[in-house]
Amino acid sequence: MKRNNHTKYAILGLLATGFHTGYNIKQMIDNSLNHFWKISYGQIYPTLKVLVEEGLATVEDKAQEGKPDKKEYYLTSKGGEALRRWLESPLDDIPVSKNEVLLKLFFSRNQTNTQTINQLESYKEILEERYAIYSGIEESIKSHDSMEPDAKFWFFTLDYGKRITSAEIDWCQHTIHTLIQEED
Amino acid sequence: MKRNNHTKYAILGLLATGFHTGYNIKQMIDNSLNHFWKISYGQIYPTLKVLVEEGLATVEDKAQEGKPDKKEYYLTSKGGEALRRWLESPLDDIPVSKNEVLLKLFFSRNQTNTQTINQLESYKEILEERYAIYSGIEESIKSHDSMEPDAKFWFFTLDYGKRITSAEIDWCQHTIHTLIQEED
DNA sequence: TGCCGCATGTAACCGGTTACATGATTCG
DNA sequence: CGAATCATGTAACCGGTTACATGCGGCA
Repeated sequence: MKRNNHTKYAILGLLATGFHTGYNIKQMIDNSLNHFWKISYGQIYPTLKVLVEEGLATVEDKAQEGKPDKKEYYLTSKGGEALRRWLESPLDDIPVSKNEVLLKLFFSRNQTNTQTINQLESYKEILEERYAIYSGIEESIKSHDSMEPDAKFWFFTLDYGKRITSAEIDWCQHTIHTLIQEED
Repeated sequence: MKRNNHTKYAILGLLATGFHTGYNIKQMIDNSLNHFWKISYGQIYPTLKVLVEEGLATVEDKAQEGKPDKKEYYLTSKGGEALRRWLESPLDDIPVSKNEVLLKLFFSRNQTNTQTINQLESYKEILEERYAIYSGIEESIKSHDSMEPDAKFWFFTLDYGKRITSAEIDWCQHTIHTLIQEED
């Protein structure tokens, strides 16, 4: 087991939460972990295979009527332990999140203020859309999954997304304002 | 040229800012772009080579006294144009920044509240250190590079770092508080 | 003598995405 | 009939890191 293999634990966690097929796991990540994690089939299926090989999960073939067959994966007790050990383990060094907007801004002496302002405006739009999406997910969990014992933690992560996005929007606004004032 | 090759433009931008060797570029990134970009020698040297091959930069061998020889790279006008074209170009889809803390929090039903609180406390410490570092860099630019025409933009990126980090700290505090209240 | 700073470079590896292949069923 | 949803899987590729190699000069 490598230090960095968070993706493996994301899958372990989703198995524990009650998602048992590769397809389901992918859906859940796209819908609910989308703001801080993503994953492709190219990793899910091979990882599930490895999980079984390592004894952290089991597979069952399930035939379905009206739908293609599927494979259901279930955590073993060893898998549950592995998940809990990872949860307890101290945080890795947090990787730098590369930010294209900041990179461009850093070099913006090489373009006009108007161009820089336009970039920031379009970034602000993206952020506002994102904020609306988080609010939407929040509402949908409130109305559909409020009984879900995990829901509490899902809200914490959404709150994070909303707070950070909102701080980014404020920064955009402030920076645009500063640049406009200079143009006079 | 690929769509995603921001790293190439980071180097182009630093050549324009006045850093002319691979070693210098690495230093600058480690000191000043560290909060939103990083890069290893394993990419810098090969990329500089490619830049020359594409006619975006030129090389000169420079012998030095008391120091090893070095290679100085300079932007060509074609390189300057490429940089400006990239600056103007619309933002790519912003990649999801994977967040180990949120991933663990998302699955925290599988551990005790106390353990979750501890994780958040240690994350908060990391964030507070980070905030102090940003403030430090800001002060050092104020006292050493305030005449630098790029400085204005450097401050914008640092302001971003401080605002987002501060929002993260607030979120930590709030989430910890919520979890503590539940324990009663 | 050994370490640090300066300076350049590469091969192996790794995590992850993309593009593709396959195929069933349902619905308009 | 075609599109969408369900469902599984892989090979090629790509951006990036890590570990290593090399070597000079100054300093403790």
